[in-house]
Amino acid sequence: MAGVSVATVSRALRGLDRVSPQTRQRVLEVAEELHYVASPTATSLVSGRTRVVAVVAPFLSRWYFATLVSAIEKELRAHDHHAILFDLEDDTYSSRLPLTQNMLWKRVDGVITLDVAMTPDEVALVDRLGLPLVAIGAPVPGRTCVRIDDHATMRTAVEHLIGLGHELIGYIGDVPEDVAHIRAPRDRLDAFVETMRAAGLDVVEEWVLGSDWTAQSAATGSTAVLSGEPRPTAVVAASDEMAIGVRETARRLGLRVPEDLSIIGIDDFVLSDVLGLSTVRQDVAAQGRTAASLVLGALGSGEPPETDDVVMPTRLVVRESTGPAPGVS
Amino acid sequence: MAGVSVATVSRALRGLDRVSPQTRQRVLEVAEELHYVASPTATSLVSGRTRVVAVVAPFLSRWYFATLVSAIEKELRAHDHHAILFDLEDDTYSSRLPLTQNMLWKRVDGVITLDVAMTPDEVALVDRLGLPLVAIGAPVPGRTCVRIDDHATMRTAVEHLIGLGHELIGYIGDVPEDVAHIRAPRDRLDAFVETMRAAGLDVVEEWVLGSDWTAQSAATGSTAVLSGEPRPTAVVAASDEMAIGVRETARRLGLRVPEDLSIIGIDDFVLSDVLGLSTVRQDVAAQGRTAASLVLGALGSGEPPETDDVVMPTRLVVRESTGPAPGVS
DNA sequence: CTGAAAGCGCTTACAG
DNA sequence: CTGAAAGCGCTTACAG
Repeated sequence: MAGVSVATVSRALRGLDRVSPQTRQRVLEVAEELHYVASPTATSLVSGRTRVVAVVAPFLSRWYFATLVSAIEKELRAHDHHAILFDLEDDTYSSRLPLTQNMLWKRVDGVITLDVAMTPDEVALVDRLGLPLVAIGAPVPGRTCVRIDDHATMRTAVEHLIGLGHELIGYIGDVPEDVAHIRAPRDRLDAFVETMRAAGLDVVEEWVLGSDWTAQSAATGSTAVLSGEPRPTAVVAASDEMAIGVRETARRLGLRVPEDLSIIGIDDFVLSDVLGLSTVRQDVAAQGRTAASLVLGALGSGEPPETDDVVMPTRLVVRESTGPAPGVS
Repeated sequence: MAGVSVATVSRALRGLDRVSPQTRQRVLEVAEELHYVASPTATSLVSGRTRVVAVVAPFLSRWYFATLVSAIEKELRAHDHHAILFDLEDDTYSSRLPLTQNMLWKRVDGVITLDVAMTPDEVALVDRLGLPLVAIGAPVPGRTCVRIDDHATMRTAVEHLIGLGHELIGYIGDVPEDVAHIRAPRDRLDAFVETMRAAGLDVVEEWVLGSDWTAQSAATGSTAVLSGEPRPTAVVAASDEMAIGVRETARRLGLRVPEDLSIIGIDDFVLSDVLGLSTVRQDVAAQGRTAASLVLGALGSGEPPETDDVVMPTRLVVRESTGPAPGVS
């Protein structure tokens, strides 16, 4: 319609040089009029690039993951890429769906994993396909990981309580061995234990509680300990959502927070601020953006992302749920 | 490698007939060995189908949207389709990014909108591209919408409070005119007003509060009303997240829930159960699945989805945040 | 039952 | 500066 060849149209539309201004102008006008947009599938077939990045997560509906996905999608789109989603949630909490070749092959240019512990087979698959991969949260062997320092973060939380005079401190967020695919909260539990010991405090085994990391399970799981005698004067939860569950149990049992029980979590969940929950804040969206730029960088340069982990800072946010231990002024 | 033509490979792998069992067997084995998977971009180019559905949302990180996305992704993947995400969130709450042709053209086979009020231009675009579209929440003119009956849902909530003897009832969840793109919560507010009037109760204008539908804004926004005199004995929130904000403000002001103040929301948000919040429950995941099957059905049949709305049921869930009005036994 | 050829809609050397 | 031709990796009639 513009009276030129398809090759010229291609060059004009993509802004390559070696096209006369008049021709370009004409092509642009006709394209506009016809609502012409080049077919991305045809473009992909010749370029070998899809401009799509796979975002792989064990859950999608939980706050942490949804926040990551949102941040990643925006960063990608700002650079003319798209996010395709893979929710690996399975019927049972202790297993997840595998990542397969036909999710990735010729479908995406790169992969971002959200706190998923990849199996060796999966890592081999991604390697074989030559896809750049950046992990968030749970590291993937040999790949760059954007994460927080779980150990230091937990230490900050525990030391805050110790600084307030607490000596009887419970913990919630232990996870059974078999759910290794979700996250390795070992670091957090280890840090709890170490920090307690370093301060000369006992870790009471019955006060270290398991949970599937939901508020619900934390509420149920903490009932026995909080209604027992003796009971902890403070609880540290490995996530804010669990902290909220514990806080609710405390309320039900008639324990005042923080007078009778101090509670601190990790994350700075959406509701933590309104609820006045003390926490150690991590910037989840920033982790998503960083991971997205790293894969974008790898796609641009052809080099895999630098292999060093990117460790993002966390910081203590003291709100109303923590206070001096009973008897300490 | 299997000693046959590419045409035969194509037929064998896709399970078409007119291939001898031996040949098929051989092709399958070699494919397995080579980790061969057909390139989806090449397949798309000839079929004109991408097996990808666009999921368009005004936010991604909020619970309602994340839950929908998760459900949609699973339903799509169960039928060998994929979800590509478009988060239309803009810098300001009262605007959003537009849907453009290059998000959709030859990139997706269908569209699911999550509570986005499409502009006429956007509807025209989707029409021009011939894409089946199913809306969730906010309807799109002329297209099937999966939703709840906002009016009846709100009526259920208000009548629950009235049944408990409440007469002084506040409302939170009004939205300024200019944020029309997010949701039309008009129905809910209208239903509130109508139900109150039908029961012969006054709607106190100062008790109808605006909010951006976050817990935070509800907590802040309800402070004045709850500390005023007279004050409502019950508040109905257009969403559970706002109800949680109100509940927190009540707690801070020393009002007991439900003795001094009853609170009910709508949704049955993840935390509502743990927090003991009365609500009118909607099944968000089911709406996502339904919308996904509708577009899948349209893609399979070539027919656009039936144009009647699918109205999903909601039901009252009474928990601890609502009780008899003060002075009523 | 199987293969050769055309074509899906682009981009990229290669000529001119 | 512009066009004709080849090719990306498949699928689909059409022969045989």
